[in-house]
Amino acid sequence: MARKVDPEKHEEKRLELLEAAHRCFLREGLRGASTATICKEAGISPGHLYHYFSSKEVIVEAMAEDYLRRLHGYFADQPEDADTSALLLSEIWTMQGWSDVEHCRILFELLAEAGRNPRIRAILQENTRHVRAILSQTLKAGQAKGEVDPALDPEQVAAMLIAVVDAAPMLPLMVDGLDFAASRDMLTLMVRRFLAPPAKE
Amino acid sequence: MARKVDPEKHEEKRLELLEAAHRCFLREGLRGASTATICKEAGISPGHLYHYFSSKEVIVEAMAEDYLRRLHGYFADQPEDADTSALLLSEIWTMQGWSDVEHCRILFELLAEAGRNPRIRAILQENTRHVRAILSQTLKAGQAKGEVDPALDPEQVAAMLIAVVDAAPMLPLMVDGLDFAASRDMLTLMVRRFLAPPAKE
Amino acid sequence: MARKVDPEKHEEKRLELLEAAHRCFLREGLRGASTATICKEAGISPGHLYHYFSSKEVIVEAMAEDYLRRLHGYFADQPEDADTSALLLSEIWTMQGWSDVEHCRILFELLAEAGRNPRIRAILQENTRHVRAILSQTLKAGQAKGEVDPALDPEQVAAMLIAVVDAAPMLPLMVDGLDFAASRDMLTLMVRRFLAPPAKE
Amino acid sequence: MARKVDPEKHEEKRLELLEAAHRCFLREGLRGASTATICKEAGISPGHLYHYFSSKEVIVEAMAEDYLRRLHGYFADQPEDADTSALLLSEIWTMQGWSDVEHCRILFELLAEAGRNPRIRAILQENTRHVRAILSQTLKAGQAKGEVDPALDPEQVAAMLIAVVDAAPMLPLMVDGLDFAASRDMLTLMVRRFLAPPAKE
DNA sequence: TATGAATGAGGGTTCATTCAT
DNA sequence: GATGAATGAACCCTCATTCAT
Repeated sequence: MARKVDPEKHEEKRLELLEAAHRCFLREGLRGASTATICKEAGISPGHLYHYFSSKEVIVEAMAEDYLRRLHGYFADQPEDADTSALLLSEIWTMQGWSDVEHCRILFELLAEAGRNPRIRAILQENTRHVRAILSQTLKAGQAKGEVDPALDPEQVAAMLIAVVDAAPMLPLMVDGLDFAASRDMLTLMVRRFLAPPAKE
Repeated sequence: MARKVDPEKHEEKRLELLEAAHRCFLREGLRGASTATICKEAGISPGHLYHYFSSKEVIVEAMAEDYLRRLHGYFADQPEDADTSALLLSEIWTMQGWSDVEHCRILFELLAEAGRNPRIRAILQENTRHVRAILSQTLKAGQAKGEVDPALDPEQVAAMLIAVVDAAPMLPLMVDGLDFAASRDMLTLMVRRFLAPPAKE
Repeated sequence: MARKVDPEKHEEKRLELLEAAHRCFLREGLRGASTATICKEAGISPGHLYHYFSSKEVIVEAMAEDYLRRLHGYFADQPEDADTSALLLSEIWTMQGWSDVEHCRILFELLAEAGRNPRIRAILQENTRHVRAILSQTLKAGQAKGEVDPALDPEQVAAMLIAVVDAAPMLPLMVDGLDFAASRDMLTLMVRRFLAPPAKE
Repeated sequence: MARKVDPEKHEEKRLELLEAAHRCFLREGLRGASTATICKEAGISPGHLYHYFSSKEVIVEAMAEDYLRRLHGYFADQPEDADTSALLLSEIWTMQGWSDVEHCRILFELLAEAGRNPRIRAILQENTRHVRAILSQTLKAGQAKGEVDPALDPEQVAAMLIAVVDAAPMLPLMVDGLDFAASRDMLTLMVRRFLAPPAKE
């Protein structure tokens, strides 16, 4: 009689709901999207949402964690022999066009929220910490290989690179009809020139 | 007895209200800040706001326009003899610390909103168009002076620089305790190396 | 220094305002029309309205009185030799088409309001009393001339005729494209047959 | 366990709400009655109204439809052998006194509204179309039986009779202390004389 | 006389959340 | 697990009215 809750199925549904939430938040904003909308998007009843999340706040936080985790998955497991700059920008090089960048716009929602919500800021910083560790590792390897100016502080450069990469979704919003490939190439050029060891005299 | 309509006072009050709105939006978000809160911040009664703005939407739009106009005022009227990179980053060089960057966080609200609100996107793009014109002018002058790689397309570089500069407010949110001066110097270094004409062999 | 208020001009402006109010009330309803709207229609400032009327309620009441007075002016001063039925329906016979009936729709507003507002009901009844007196006079004259069935109670018939006449503005609302002249003729026929003394056998 | 959606209960509650709304609208007017008042009258919370109706406008429209449908129910299913005039006025003959006529005052609200709101006018006209069909049927039968002047156009007479019947609720508003039975009898006499075939000479 | 800035109560509506089923 | 009825606080906005000028 006592039907055990299948924890796997529960977790699976949870992730499904977070993705639905992500779509709604993109479409209508963190505040603008109602729990009712999210439920409709996910195909469940309004009350049932609370079997998975105790409040809307929790949904936002879980969505942020889930999204950021997935996003920085791109930085891990890169081919050993790749060019350092390309490695550092792998998140962008995995995308094919502005439409791939689209869902990253949620970052602006999170950044805006992080400015006033300590829990979201903590989530953002925790995630950034991970990514910085990975990037600074890559930078150090680059320095060892002589591809990166040894005078640069890897920790600080890593932080700046994250900001620069996360700025990419601004471009299609600010300028209509921008060429994706050209923008990506220019960004890569900028990073390469920045990191390159100064020419010896 | 002198019955002036006094449209100057009206305009003055309008700007005052927009600044109050800006503070509220920073504190609670574009949706989170209620018209009542804005009125309290500005010291007027809830109904009176609608003497100056026909809806909350209009307040957001006017605030965006007003804020962006003020922000890109920094790019105009720069000393003729300054270094090109510093000129291009003048917006950041006018700031003294992260606390000065604080109010720029409103950009994330606007970027998030621009993703789903065509009117806000139009305002953002119109403003960007202005700034791009100024920056590309500076870049062309730099190319003429031999300070900027002539192979770079000024238009495209300008767009990217705006994104990079606007990414700055991300840093204190993502990493706690970052040094402002060091970050600014590193950003300047990156831009300088990017723009510099390749060394001749 | 003490400029005397010209009472005539004051009264004139008052009537002008009442007509503006009538137009607004027709367009938007007694509650739907705001004092601001009325002021705009009349071309005065919102505060100035209160020099003429102490409240919106008073405007409605004054408008009702003014309108009803004007409306039943049609019943007075009719040619002595006219047919009794035509005399009784003179209000309708002065109109040329449904567009002339249009402004009578305000009656429905007043009837609705009279159902719950004793002051409006009193105004309506006072006006009806006048009209009834006139109509019952006409009826008695008709009975004397042998044109009206002497068995009918003039007082009661008068009341019913007012209701029937006031029902006319319903027709264009209820049925689209009704012919005005035909409707008027039919109404006249009904009243004539009703009033006619029964044929002697 | 049996999870019925139970649309019947939903519909039942809807009708209950419409009746509560009707009472409120009578008491305070279409605009004057607030959704909060309606909710209180119906014994539900302010927000819950919107489970059943998407806006106050919809409530007014649904109430109008519901009310008019119920009202003209009186015209259907009349005894075959009844007098034609009584049949045509059956709506009034089902009522026992002015207090029964009371709730018909909502018609004035609707007529006022119909003058400026096309949706309400459409509802009114659709309802009138039904009633006219029924009445003109009755009239034709009356003509066949020789009880109704064959020279009269049934369609046009039907429209006028509706207006005359709907004018009845004006009487108690316009004249205090009117006798219900006497008024009803006089109205019936008027209709009978109107419809009667002219006496042959 | 005349203006329009200013008030604050209240209107329609939304929404996160709870709970009986 | 799953539903959707139900709540009540809060939101944006309107409006009759007042008052300094």
